[in-house]
Amino acid sequence: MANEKPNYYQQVYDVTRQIPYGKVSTYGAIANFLELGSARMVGWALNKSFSGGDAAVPAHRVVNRKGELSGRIHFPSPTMMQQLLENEGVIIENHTVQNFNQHFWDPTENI
DNA sequence: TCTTTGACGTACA
DNA sequence: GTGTACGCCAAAG
Repeated sequence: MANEKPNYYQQVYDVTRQIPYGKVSTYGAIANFLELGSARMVGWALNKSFSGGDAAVPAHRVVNRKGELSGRIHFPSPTMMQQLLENEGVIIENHTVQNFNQHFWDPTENI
């Protein structure tokens, strides 16, 4: 049988994939947009995306409410997330996104 | 089957 | 302004 995956996982992947280059989003914003009710679900879904690898999900563009790269520890290399963001023009300092408000991308604005 | 943890966020003291 | 506690829902042990 085909893998019956929860829809919300796919939705999280889709929303995360829609994040434009040089932009970042937050777990709370995505959770609120998908009405998951919990930002943790977004993190769980993204965590699975690494193993699942169903789609190239730019999880490095998703940060917490504080703009901190809380998920960097789940990456192959903790510095990889920062390197990717800096490569996109996002300033990272102390594992935190500078000018976060400027780089913040809201899914509701895209939809 | 039950318990604990988990890429967060908000509320209250 | 800072620190602690709780809530959300799901998955792995």
